[in-house]
Amino acid sequence: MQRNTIQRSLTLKAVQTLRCHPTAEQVYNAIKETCPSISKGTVYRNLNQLAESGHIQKIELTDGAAHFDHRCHKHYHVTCLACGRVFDADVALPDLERFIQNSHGFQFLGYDLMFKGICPACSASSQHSDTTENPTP
Amino acid sequence: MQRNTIQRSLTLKAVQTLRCHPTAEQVYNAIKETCPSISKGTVYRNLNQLAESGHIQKIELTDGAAHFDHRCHKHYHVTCLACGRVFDADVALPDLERFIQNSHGFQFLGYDLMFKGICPACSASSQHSDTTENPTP
DNA sequence: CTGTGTGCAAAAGATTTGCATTATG
DNA sequence: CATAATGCAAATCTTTTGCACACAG
Repeated sequence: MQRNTIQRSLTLKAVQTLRCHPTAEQVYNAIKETCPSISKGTVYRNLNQLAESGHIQKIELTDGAAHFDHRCHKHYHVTCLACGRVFDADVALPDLERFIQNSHGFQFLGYDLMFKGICPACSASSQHSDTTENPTP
Repeated sequence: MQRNTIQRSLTLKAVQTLRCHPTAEQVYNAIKETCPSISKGTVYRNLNQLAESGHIQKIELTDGAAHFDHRCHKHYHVTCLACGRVFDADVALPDLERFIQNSHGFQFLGYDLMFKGICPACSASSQHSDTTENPTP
């Protein structure tokens, strides 16, 4: 059975209050400020478990680290090719799953969609940015 | 200037003849059979360079290793959540880029789309498969 | 010849895991 | 008090990189 630990609720709260689609590393650093004894392994375990249970959403990009999102309703993301940050893409899209129903004997369960581009901040500076802030695109 | 080396053409040929969206590891193993002296670093360098020059396509939206595809026309993929293999998803989709033009000051350059599900082989066996074959879904 | 590409091994980065210990229910 | 979760460190997995040498143009 699943237990409520301080570490788990801190992990969830960190993803919810950091509004920037943080990586595990960023979540870890945020929690360390109030709970310096937390370990990175615990953060990873809790992030995965929270994603599994549907409390948060895991955004995987193979290229670099995974990001985590506290918004669980259906929406899409866009990543900046310059700074690597992930933003919400506020667009209405057709339901792609209906395009692939019943084809090839494959049991379809969903899809990942990630738009790519250059965020306003990077466009303005025309150079790579390593900041961890989250300006609105 | 770019040079034609045996290793580079072997890398391209391996992606083209392995019809299974191989990972770098699989490409490396395939080449080693005819060219045992090739190194993994060279395979990675060549795969990235071939993807950069548009000869092959790098597929990154999976957890785990990147896959490479010799088909360069616009099409989509589906990955099996059980065995991790990547297949072509033969579907016609609306052009998603038109949904996101000019929003938020973000300069959109494209998108990655990956369907997820369970392939016929894994559905049949109801268990994890580690094979590197590529049965038609 | 010039400098790009290779092979090797080490390094880097993200994530997982084994294990003894802690603390939740 | 049973056992899920933690902290720590080591291990794993994928990919990149530094460097001396080889070879394509």
